[in-house]
Amino acid sequence: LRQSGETPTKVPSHEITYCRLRDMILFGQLTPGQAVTIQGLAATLEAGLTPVREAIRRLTAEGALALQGNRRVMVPVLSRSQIDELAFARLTIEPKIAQMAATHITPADVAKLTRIDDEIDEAIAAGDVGAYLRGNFRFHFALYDRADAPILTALTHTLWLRFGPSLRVVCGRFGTLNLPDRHEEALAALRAGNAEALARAVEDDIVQGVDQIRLSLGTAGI
Amino acid sequence: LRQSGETPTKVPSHEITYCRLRDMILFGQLTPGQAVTIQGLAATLEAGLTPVREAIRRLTAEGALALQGNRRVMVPVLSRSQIDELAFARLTIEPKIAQMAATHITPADVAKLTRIDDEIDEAIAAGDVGAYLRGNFRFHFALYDRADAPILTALTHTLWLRFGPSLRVVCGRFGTLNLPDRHEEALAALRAGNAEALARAVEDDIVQGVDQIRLSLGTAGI
DNA sequence: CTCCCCTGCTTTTGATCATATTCTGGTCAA
DNA sequence: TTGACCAGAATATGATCAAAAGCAGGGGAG
Repeated sequence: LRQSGETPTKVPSHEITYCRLRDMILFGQLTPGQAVTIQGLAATLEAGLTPVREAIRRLTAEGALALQGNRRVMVPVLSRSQIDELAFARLTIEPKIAQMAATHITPADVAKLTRIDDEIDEAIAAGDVGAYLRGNFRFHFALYDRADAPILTALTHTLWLRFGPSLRVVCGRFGTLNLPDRHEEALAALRAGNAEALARAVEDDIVQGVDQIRLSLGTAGI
Repeated sequence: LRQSGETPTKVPSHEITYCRLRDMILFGQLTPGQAVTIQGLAATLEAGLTPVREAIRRLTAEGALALQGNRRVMVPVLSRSQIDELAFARLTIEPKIAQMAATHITPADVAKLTRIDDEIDEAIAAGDVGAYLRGNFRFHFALYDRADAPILTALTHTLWLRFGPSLRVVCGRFGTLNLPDRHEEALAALRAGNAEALARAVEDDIVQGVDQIRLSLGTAGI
């Protein structure tokens, strides 16, 4: 039932719930191995059980959550070999998308990306891990969206969803101060219209992120 | 409510519904562009509305279904560029998985794959398109499962889900008789323990499948 | 006079919720 | 230690509300 004062919601509740839960996984406080309950999320996100259930099914299909046999749901823990899988997939797909995007990019896009990069720098300076992760995400997908490659972009989305919680843990552990800003070379390549250089810049960015996780990971999963 | 005579189902209804709907998309009669309704599926699959809804959310997240803005659901229609995206993703990921699987494969696995390949040959001879697609799916994923690469395998799963309906249309249009059996060289590479040759065989198989769709597709989507 | 578009109603379908039922896991006592 | 019991959580259903699509009838233009 909708209260009379509420906004006439156009976007369905399960969609809102999905976005909020996804952001919790990507940038928020959900850590690998953490269990979530439908009723707990319904209380936290102020949604009904059905929308929460649907959001969980979507995120499970995307690999952001995992069912543990008995009908519990948790944020997956990445093993060493799974990190390698993710690294391989990201390194083969994302440079390709960036290359495709390079041909369609406009000066307005470059300006927008530059603005996002400035916000990232601010977040790093302020030591705000959440803002850094959010900006990093926006930077990459603002770029990828210009490739007009919905399928590859959706694939990349699921890769980030799998990667997010572990990256969050690593950044939260080591802080943002020693994070190099790898987006400058990408912006330079964009301004020069050099698709090859852009692909290499994205590749470097991924390698750096993956290495950071690999280093901070012992032999056990994160 | 469960009738007393029914089997004490251990696997939840939404899982069963998901599998059945997925098979309908991969091998069944759901064609690209076809609309599906929750209530219609609930009637067809003899399930409640909630399990059907959850299955739809999962398959939507996997790209096997798509929301058309107004809250209807349909099987997506692939554009030319989307087919290219799928081809790129499959060609970069699947040979890699096959290569990884090659190192773990056992003689028992080879025997199993040989048996599946025999069934595929029977399906081709009988002109049974559904059985051919089902066997082809089983062959590839029985192989990929040996790679112990759950993430890459899940990614490939979504790629097949996106590809399935179009492939089904093409095979249904042209029949199975002129389908070459590209699995023999894969089996030979497996018996020889040659990972490189296996990757090439898988690559050839994908190229052949994609080309078939590209040919049978004019300039419009399927 | 015929055809088309627009408007209103009817019907179908999706979204959400309350509730009943089943299952899991832990606890307590023998 | 082992068994039954219990609290909590997930599953599944049907009901209810809202929105979109389909349909029909009337008015206007040619």
